[in-house]
Amino acid sequence: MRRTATIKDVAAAAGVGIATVSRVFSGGSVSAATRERVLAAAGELDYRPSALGRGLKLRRSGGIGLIVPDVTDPFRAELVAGVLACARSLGEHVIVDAAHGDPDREAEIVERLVEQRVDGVIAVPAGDAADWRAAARVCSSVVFADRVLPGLPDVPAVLADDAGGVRALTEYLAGLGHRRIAFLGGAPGAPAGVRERAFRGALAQLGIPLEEDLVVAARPSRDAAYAAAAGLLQRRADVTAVLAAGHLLGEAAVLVARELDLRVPADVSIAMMDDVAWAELCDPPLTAVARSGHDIGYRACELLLREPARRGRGGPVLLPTELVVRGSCGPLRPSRR
Amino acid sequence: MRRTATIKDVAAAAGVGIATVSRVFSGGSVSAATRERVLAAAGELDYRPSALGRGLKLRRSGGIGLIVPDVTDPFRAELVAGVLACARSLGEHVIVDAAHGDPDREAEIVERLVEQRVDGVIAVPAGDAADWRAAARVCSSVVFADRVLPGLPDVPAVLADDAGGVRALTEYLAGLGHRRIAFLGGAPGAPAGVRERAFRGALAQLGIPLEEDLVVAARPSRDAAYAAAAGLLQRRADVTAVLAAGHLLGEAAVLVARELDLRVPADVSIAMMDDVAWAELCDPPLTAVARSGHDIGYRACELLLREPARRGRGGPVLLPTELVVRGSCGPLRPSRR
DNA sequence: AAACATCATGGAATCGTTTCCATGGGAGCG
DNA sequence: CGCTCCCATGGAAACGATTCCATGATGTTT
Repeated sequence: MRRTATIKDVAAAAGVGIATVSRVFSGGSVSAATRERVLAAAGELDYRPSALGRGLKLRRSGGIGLIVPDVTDPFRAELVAGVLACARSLGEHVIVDAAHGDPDREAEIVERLVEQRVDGVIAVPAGDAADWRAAARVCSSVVFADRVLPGLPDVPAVLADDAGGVRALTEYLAGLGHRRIAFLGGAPGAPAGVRERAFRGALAQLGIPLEEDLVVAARPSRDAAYAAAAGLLQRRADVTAVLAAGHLLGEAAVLVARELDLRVPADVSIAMMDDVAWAELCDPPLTAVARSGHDIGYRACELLLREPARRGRGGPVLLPTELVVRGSCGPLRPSRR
Repeated sequence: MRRTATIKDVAAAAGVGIATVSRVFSGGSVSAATRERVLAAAGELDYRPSALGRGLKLRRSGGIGLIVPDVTDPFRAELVAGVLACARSLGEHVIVDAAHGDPDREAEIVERLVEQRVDGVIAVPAGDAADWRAAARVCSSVVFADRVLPGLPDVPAVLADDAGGVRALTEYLAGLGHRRIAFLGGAPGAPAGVRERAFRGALAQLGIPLEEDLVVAARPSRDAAYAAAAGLLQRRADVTAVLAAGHLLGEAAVLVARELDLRVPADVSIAMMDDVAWAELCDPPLTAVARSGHDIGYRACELLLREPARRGRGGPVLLPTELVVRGSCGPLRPSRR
């Protein structure tokens, strides 16, 4: 088989100039008869315009980059799906890569995306603010999703209202009578700090004294989460409710409770951030705060491609969260463990 | 800020020809001193070679396309992760898109990837064999993953040994004494037929008569799965074990059993294909057949980029599955529902 | 010392598009 | 009938890289 046909081949086959063929495919004004002939020739030759040639000339590739920590995380997968949906509707393709929480790898991915001359980058940033500062300088445009970096206030971002979600959850647990509520949270220094701060704030507002050793941190891995949960529930048998700051932590709490033969919610109430699919399958089903990964991704992509002007104005876009009450939280019981 | 620097700018800044700069960046032979000067100039100008220019000249983009039905499906997400891991190690980027089971959308995505001049395509094909036949003709190279299309035997593919998994599961259930085993399967005509055939084959080999109305089909959606499971368990109260052909169907079986107040495994044993994360969180944890989405993706990518010669030789690559026994299946009890 | 092999280097063509500009023809208008 | 205006069309110059080929300068061998 011959090499793939080019615009020149089509022009020759249709007996027209290449400029005319180009016009046919990129929407210039061409007489109906000519257009017909060109399309026929193109069909005959199986011609597809080369995005490389076009991209070179136009100095943009018509694609965007998407960097997430991990595509297998259900919430991040939803976010990816949201970006894909929006990008597709705007005719752009998406180059996806996973940084696995490693700032170096993240920087390398950005480097690659810049070489690809993507029209923009959406990222759930992992690490280094300095790297991103450099990236933002060289890269056309960046939008953060689901997470921001402390040092970079002016990068546009789309976030869920995590603080609101944590607050709602805390108030809900307090409303059930719980006082010794544990917070199973993200890594100490990390941006997850938003949730922890919200928890502390909510308790303060409710007039519930905070016991420091009921706030435990874990790196975002199954093992670390399990260890943190196990440590907490063994150390403090008097805890009556656990608020997990993410679905990995919620999972850990459920498993540890089961391991320790604690009944949920009779012995301990469990609730978590992130309403992932298994929350409903759990026994009992888990109360959780839902935030739409799909919406975050979609909105971030819109912000990037559709509203370049509005980007970054007025701080990050905040998307609502919703408390989904299921069976894993119960009222405080007088007689306990 | 000026427009992004090109190779010409760097050449001028370093006082060398553009050919030399090109050699520095794509590994030609350059004297140490000159290389130094060029790199310095490049650093000064924040120069990144343009993949568009290079791609145009080299007639390949250095990227591959990946088409899956849905990135939010945990198994498919793993597959995506596998492809990303392999592609990264080979220095290629990955354009991901989701076809949502729609052959038209799939064809459109392929079209786009061809325009992007990707070096190859990995697909979990949804539909139309004819479309893929056309695609395979025009597209450099295609590898199917996790699924094949009946009409296209010579497209290279990487699959899990689903048949083996189903067989193992069937034998396991039969070994526990079950005779009225239901098969909750994929759409009637669809490629999921592999699993159903394996189920029928295993029963036959075990000498267990098959009752046709214990084999039910459902489209791959939560609602359809739930409806199918509910229909089955209500219609046939004498079923003692359910083999779900996928995690959505397993999920449905669990929910329906709970809804009908059936104890698992005392009243009914449940097992499924796909060892997704929640299988372990379920109460009781679900027995399942594990297959590694990551491996399938990784292997497919290797096949595509690394072993163009071996592609398609000797039929599809089959990856092993593993029966993970948990608590959701028990021995047949004499007195039942 | 002369001839030759080796090597770093630059020039120029090329990859497949888009788009500016010039050209020519037809239609509309005075 | 002649002028203008418009529209379809083709030529040619970018866009940013790679790479063949020629050239001049080294270093090596007899």
